[in-house]
Amino acid sequence: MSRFFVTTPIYYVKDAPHVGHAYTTVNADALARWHRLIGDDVFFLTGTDEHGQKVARAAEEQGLDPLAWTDQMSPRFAEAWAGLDVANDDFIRTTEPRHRASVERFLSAIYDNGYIFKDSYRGLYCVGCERYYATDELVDGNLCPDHRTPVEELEEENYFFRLSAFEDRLVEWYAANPGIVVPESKRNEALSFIKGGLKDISITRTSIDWGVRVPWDDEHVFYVWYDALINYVTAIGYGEDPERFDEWWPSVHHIIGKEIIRFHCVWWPAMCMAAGIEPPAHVQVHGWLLLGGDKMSNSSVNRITPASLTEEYGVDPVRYHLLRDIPLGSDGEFSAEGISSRYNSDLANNLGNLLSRVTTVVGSKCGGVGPVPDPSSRLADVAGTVVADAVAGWGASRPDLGLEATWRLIRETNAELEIAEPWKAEPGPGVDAVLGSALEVLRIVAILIVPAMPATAREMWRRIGLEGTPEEQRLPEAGSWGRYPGGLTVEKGAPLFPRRKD
RNA sequence: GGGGCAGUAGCUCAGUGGUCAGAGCAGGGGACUCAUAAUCCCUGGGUCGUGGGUUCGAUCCCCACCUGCCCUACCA
Repeated sequence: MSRFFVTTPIYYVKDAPHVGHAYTTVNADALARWHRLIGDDVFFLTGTDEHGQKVARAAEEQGLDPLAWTDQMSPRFAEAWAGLDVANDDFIRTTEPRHRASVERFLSAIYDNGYIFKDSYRGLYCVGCERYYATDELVDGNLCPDHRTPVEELEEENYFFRLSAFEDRLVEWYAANPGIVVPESKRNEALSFIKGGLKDISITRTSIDWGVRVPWDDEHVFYVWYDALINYVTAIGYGEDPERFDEWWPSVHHIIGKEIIRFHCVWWPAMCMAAGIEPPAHVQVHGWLLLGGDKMSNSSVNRITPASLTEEYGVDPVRYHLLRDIPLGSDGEFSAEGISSRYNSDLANNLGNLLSRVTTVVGSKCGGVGPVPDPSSRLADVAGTVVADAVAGWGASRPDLGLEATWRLIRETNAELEIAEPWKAEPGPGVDAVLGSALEVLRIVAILIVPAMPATAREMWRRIGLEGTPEEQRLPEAGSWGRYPGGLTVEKGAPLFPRRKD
């Protein structure tokens, strides 16, 4: 059995969960579900990033201490993911004792290995950005270009990470492992950044105290990014449970957005090397949701909440659109028109309608009892190809390709029914063969859509009379033709996806 | 200012150094009626962002430019 450890970035609690977060998380969830389906041992991690000055100040404004404030904010993410049927195995918060302990161990290891040193820096600091600016970067004399708020002059003695020492090692690592960062264009971006020269970076602050205190110098607190990245190893028992850690590390699959490539593809591998562990094996970079269409052109990603989408379209249709229409690795269009059109064509007309017509005709021609599939059906060959293509697509972390393949089988089955016209024929072996094969397609499709639309998959499974759940099936064996047993009671239910009028 | 990504049929996207550049959706025509006015069949001639160059020949190779976006920017 192989292992599949998949992570999302941990989301900053100060933000409200939005469709961009949902995109990353749903992809991670779908990949986790796919790997469970092929029998892998899966660990799916997400969580919240809760330190830093922005959080401390927000808490202060509410008259709360930071932890009390984040205790209120963090669950919004957990609730958002539950609302999208996301089944993460763990939800880590950087304020948890396990994580603080892990950060201390991890950074102490780097310190002990000689890659952290002390130096001082004086400059103009923006609290919102938690970074310093050069004077010519400022707007109107002393305003942060991002926040349009005044910067503050600060002088700090900070600890620095000797990132520059890892330039060669990182280049070698990239050369030796062509597949670590996907897609290739993003890998090249990371690599060229490294080759452009790496500078040592400040990793602590003295001006704030909401964070993990530096174990060897309690005047200092670790910079929020440095603390956050370590969550990935905390959750699998770094320094706490070596056996468990070795089982899951380094073969992790980090799923990240393209804006944080530098942190995950440069800093993080170097930090791992410095701490004496292997760098992460896979970083899957995704693009952005481009908001198009009339209804969304006036919105920004961070104003579209997952709850508003699922309320309007349903959980599975939202998942389907995110997975089907925005290929992992490139930017893609997200719009009301897009999701609506996808809903009607793929879900209502193709999938939902296929289930309806098959269950209806089984009711009228077979007395509501599903017959066995025809081993020599043309659909058997189609299904074989489709399962293979779906396995390849999902295996390449491309849900869109896996789903596209699956829908070829649905379309072919609708076409096959037109040819056979079982609703016209007299009940008998001929009709049974056609309908049994159609039911067999529905069984296979139910399995193939588990990662994208788990609830829909379960409902289809139930309606065609199968015991258990589609999640329990194991590909590729369960995808082979002829496993629908026949003799099962088939239920004609309400439309799975009623057509939308918009 | 530097680095990178993208610009292909109405829409969303595939794609290859060379016979007619593809799919899905939308649109048009036909068939059918089991089904959610669903399905099935036929129908796509689009300067492949602009201008050059390499080549016998480029949408795909190179250069410049335009447009959109991401990262980065006289040490955080």
